[in-house]
Amino acid sequence: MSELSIVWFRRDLRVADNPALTKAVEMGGVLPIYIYDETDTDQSAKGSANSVWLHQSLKSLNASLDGKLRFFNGDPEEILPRLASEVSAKHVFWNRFYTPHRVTVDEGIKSALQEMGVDAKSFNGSLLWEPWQVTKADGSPYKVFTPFYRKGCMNAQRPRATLPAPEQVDFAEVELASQTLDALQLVPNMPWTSEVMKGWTVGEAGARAAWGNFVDGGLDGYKKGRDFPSKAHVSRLSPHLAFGEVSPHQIWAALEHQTDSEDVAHFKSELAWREFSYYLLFHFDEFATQNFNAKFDRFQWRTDNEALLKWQQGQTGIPIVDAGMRELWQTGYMHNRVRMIVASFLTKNLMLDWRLGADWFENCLVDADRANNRASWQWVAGCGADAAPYFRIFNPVTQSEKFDAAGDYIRQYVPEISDLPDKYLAKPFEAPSNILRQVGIQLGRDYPQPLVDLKKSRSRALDAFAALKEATES
DNA sequence: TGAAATGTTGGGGCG
DNA sequence: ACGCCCCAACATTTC
Repeated sequence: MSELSIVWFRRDLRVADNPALTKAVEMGGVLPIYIYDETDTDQSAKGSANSVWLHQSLKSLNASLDGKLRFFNGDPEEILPRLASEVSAKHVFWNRFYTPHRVTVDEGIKSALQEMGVDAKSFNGSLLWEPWQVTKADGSPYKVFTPFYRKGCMNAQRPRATLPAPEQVDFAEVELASQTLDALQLVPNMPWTSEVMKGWTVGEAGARAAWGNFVDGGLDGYKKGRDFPSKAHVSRLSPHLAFGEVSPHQIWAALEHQTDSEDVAHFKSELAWREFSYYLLFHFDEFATQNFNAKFDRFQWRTDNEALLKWQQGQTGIPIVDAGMRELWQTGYMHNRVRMIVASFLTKNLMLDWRLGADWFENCLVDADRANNRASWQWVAGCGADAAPYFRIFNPVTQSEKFDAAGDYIRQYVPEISDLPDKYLAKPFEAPSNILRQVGIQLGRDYPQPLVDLKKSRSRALDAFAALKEATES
């Protein structure tokens, strides 16, 4: 007689290369479930772009599971044991989620189930290397990316092989009260939610399509092309990866089938940065909310809600920054080069706390991923592991001239200044008045005056960070 | 996965 | 032919 297994889905919303699902299929009858816990912000912030994606991704997964996915709303710690007992499950399987809070809670759930005599097991569905398998010779965790990757990961056990989607799933027939997907209310009632999803195909098939696109058109030339926001040299896999519609193992395996090149190597190292982010969160409990470098605890971030709002709305008067922030709001995505520029602007030129930026990103990004987002913000702010030094301050104008020389990106998202000649597009505040008049643009009316003077705000930040350095060294 | 300031070099214009 | 200046181009250092 076949044994009933509950498969608890989280951020592994796929049927291929899903170790927990595969294991359950081997054991017999499968009851796939999803539990929405709105207090678990490690997974998704309520009402965010990210939760809109989650809704569609769950819909897609449910279709792959013949509509047999059951939905619940609440605390998994309470729901899982109750369910297991209600349906007399022999097994409960899930793929691990590596943020400290979840690791702790999930361990508790596992013990509780085992005490009930249920076989509870977790699997690795989302990291190429388990965080605890990669350590320095003395057993302590790496804090610098390059040795983490080159020595730690490369000398560790190779990433596991991928699993095919189960050919056939025998779904358990059980009487069980559950919710509908819509009842989870993942999609806030505002027009923005449908706008933001245009241009994306959510779900496992969408992930495959994005990968195919990238391999056909973007991977060749990735290393250099990835810096140019108007070029198609990025994969746009991030939301798919964030929700586990594709696993890093599947991508890694596909890359190994490509002819080795600097482009392939670089894309692999970007996947490794994702690993490093999860690794840091796993090993350093407070990484998501506290400065990794404790010296920064004494730093006096400015309080300026008006400036924060203008940054969020893409109304800073600095075109590349506004273009990025508007891309984020309109599409739920921002090109990586531009993420660094807007983050540098917020933390250095505006001197606002990196956590404010991280929060906004988590609200707006469809690909919001707790580990990647927090580690990257700390990196830019200078307080993170292997971080950019405090004096590394991006000049948004120089960055525009280097990476958006023709102005395509700025013109797409800041159309009100698109008539400006290339020379002044990235710095309308330096355009001579006759040129502004010619194109009919008045700063302060048609487009904002710059929120801060780039030169002055740069030196203000340098002074503040230098003072911090001095204060903590003595 | 910086930018700006400062230093160095070498070609060309010019007296 | 020579020294001088200018300045672009590149290299180094400093923040």
